[in-house]
Amino acid sequence: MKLEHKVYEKLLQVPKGKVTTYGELAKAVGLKNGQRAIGRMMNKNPFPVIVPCHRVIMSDGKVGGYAWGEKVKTNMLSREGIEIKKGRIQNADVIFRF
DNA sequence: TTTGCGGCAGGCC
DNA sequence: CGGCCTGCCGCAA
Repeated sequence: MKLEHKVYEKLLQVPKGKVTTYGELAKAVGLKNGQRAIGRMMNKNPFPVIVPCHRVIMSDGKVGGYAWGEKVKTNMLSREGIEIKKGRIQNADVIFRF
């Protein structure tokens, strides 16, 4: 099982309306400081529609980047009921922890 | 608040 | 086969 696949599975555990962070995801698969690696995996995500890579944000609450554009990412999150202001998550209680 | 450097899997050379 | 480069971050200064 490749690491990236483990990451995708973890990501699938995140329920609609919730999000997680690159750091949490990294630890969840056994990496301590692999946040950037996680981001790269998401960017090269072979299943962009199956894997909700838009539900992953930065630890400081900012939405972060997105292969299809941050605007798209922000819209999708809004559609799921997540409040975003200036690319920043408003209520931290929507953050899902493993 | 902004800037810079660290750490990591994958893919390319 | 080994090493270099990239990329949706994180955190300390």
